[in-house]
Amino acid sequence: MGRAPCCDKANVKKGPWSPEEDRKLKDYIQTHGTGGNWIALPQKAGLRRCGKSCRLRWLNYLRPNIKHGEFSDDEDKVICALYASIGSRWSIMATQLPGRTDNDIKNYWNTKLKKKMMNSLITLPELRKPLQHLQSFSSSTNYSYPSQSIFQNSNINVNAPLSSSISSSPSYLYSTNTSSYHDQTLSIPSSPRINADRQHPVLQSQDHGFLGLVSTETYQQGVKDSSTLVFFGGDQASCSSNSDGSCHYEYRSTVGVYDNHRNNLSDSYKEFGGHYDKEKGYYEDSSLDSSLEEIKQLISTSNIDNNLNFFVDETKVEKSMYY
DNA sequence: AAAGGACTCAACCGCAGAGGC
DNA sequence: AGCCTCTGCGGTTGAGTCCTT
Repeated sequence: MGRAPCCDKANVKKGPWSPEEDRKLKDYIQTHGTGGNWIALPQKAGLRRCGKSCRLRWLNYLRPNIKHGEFSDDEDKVICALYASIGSRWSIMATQLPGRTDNDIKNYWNTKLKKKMMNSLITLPELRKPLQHLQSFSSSTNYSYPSQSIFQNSNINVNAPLSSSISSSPSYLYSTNTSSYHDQTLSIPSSPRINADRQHPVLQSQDHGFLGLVSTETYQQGVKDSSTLVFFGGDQASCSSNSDGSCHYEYRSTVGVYDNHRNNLSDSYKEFGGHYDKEKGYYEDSSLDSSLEEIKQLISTSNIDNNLNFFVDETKVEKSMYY
């Protein structure tokens, strides 16, 4: 036997709310309050609606001080920072954005902000291609979420308990659990020569690429500046197959450092790129902005730990082909 | 101008947790 | 302790609108 329905579904109206229904609900709540019982409210208010529907309509649309319309750049930053830290905890985000509802934020993220982020953060192509790899990787690997660490120097207040695993809802960003790993060495993937078999904190996006952030388990270990996130990414790569069966694979990627103190993402971008060839393996393209050395320099001169250790697992690099 | 694809966002659904009995 | 009800949450849906061809 299933769960008892919350209301008599045969007798409740569904779908968009009419102005008349809005008026009834608003009038009732402003006069009587919710009474702590949403289930009983629609009947008292003279509405043929489910209590949950009334609650949602009130919270997301009718209650005072709801902010509609465009999100500001500041709001974008808060959402991105929170998403990086806590994932899809929309209700917590809503507490940090006065006038915004969890539903608003969720819709905004899913329809606009995520794409905006994805367009500015580019990805390592070889991490994009073996999708199944990463899906299984992300679902089988536990991470420690940072709690308040990356926000301790900001105005953002995140007090909610955090999940210790990412088993069900993929995040697009990962941040360092900095407080736990002081004075250890942070290892990050330094070049595109990274096999997807390697475990690292890169999660899959639905359609375009990945954002990779240095994370807590594999690359863990310590960032002295507790508010800095490191990421790497890549733009759309291209591949062409040769008649001999080899493939020519071009990539163009970035490494960046997000300075949470300054909310600064773009200053630290460096682009690098190159080719993959079955015979030659990966090799760098000197015409692009940055060499690997420059990227290392970029990160080492940022305000994160100077002891960053670039980790390239050469033993696994050449094992996989992506096309 | 029309068709169809893409996008937006309000609303719904089911689940988990809290709290009462 | 176990069951039940209610609330709150996050994922998903689909109607309406916008955009492109």
